[in-house]
Amino acid sequence: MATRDGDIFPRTGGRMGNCFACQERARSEWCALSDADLKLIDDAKIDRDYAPGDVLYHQGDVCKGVYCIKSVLVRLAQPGDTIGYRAFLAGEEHALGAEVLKPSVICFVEQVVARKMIETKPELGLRFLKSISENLNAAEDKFLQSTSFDIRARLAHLLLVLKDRFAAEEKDGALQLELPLSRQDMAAMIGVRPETMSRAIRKFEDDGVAYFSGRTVKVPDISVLFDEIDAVA
Amino acid sequence: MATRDGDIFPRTGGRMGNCFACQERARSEWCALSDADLKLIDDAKIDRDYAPGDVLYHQGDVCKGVYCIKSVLVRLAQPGDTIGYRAFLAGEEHALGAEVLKPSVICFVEQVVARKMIETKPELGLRFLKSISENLNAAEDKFLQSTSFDIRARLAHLLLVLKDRFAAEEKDGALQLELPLSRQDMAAMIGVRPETMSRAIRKFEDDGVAYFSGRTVKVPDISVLFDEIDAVA
DNA sequence: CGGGGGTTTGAGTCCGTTCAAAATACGTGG
DNA sequence: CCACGTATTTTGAACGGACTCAAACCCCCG
Repeated sequence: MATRDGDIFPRTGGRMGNCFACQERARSEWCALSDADLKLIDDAKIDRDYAPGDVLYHQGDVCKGVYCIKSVLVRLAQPGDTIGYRAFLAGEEHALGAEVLKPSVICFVEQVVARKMIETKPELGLRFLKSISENLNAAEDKFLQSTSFDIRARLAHLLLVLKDRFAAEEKDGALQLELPLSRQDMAAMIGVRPETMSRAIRKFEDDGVAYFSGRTVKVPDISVLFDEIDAVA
Repeated sequence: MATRDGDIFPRTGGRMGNCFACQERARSEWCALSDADLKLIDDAKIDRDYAPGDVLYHQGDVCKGVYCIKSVLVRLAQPGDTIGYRAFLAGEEHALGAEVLKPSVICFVEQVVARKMIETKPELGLRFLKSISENLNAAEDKFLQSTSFDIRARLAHLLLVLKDRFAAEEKDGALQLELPLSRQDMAAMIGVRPETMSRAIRKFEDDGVAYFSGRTVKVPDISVLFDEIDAVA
């Protein structure tokens, strides 16, 4: 159940297709490549359909290359993301496993090809540098939060983060989210036990902050979420 | 007191000197550069002496370039490290401030030069990619620890990490560290209050795990530190 | 209709925090 | 070199929040 993203490289392809037609390419680091270079990746990549629960790689696995995600998400990964690249770059084993949460098409780019490409295309490396920088900032933020924010604030923050990707609806202050996450996934994301998450949700509902029903969340007034965070900070 | 490393770029120079003579260059990402490229950095860099407590940049500062450290350490940074590069790469403000803990010589490499260099030298980008990957792994590990390890285990882990850099002495199982950190710095590193750190240290001494005197730490048997971690995990 | 995982709820415990005060270390100026 | 003032560290007592353990509930699927 260790559904964690590791590191990766993006891809393209329309319906088990090619990188040129890939809807997600614009969002991915690979958009830095020229048509000629993209062709190399396109030829070398291996794409496959995945179902929820499928495992991309396990913790401790030797890193064989990087993955690019299309039409779905792995943990916090979204279409266009490349995962598995940390172990790839550091030349280490995967520190964490990656598991599929929703039906997805995921492309695999093998070590040698990926390395060659990144070594010869500075722009590609820069893209990864940028996105990994952002990940690092997020990770440090997460640590700071875990020590200085209480559960309410962390949950409020989580909802605000998830909003950007999963806001099913949004008008004036109100908000509706359609999450791909189970309760225990959410619990793991802010570093608490499932029971604790359950209780926190209960309190939010009692206080009218947010209402959870299955995997949809309704937030009457988004500004209240900010208040929850400010109340602690 | 927000002594946190941000991001940077390395430098060289013997005594306010040049990058070619820099003792730390081999340890830094910049070792990837050719002599010609290094000359460019050497000409463009600005080096300065810093005293403990000096501030390199504050949280929220606009990122103007990157720093390379010589002969000292900033937070967890050590000679040869480059800090400030995260904000630099992401094109954002510094998320955290950086403050000097020990007398240091630190070189500043300005935005334009650093960017040009990293854009044209894939090898340099790869070095940064690698080190930032390691930082990211460490950051995620830190978060995991904060949620699943108790204080004893976290402190034991911290000592093991610090050992690599600050082991003043080491023979058979025994260990002696000379740390550049105050108690509250250590407390901040594992995400607890100073009082809690103080108590944890006390317990370690009562149990004969480690003895703290000022900033030197004696560990009679290093394997006991591993046991402390295993006991929880 | 019977699993089985996920979620909720409850009671009790423990760990780290908070608040407050004393003790120690440190730096500065005399 | 000592004295003073300040910052850091230590200690104590009490509180609180999250965890643990355990049981009940729910929902989805077969």
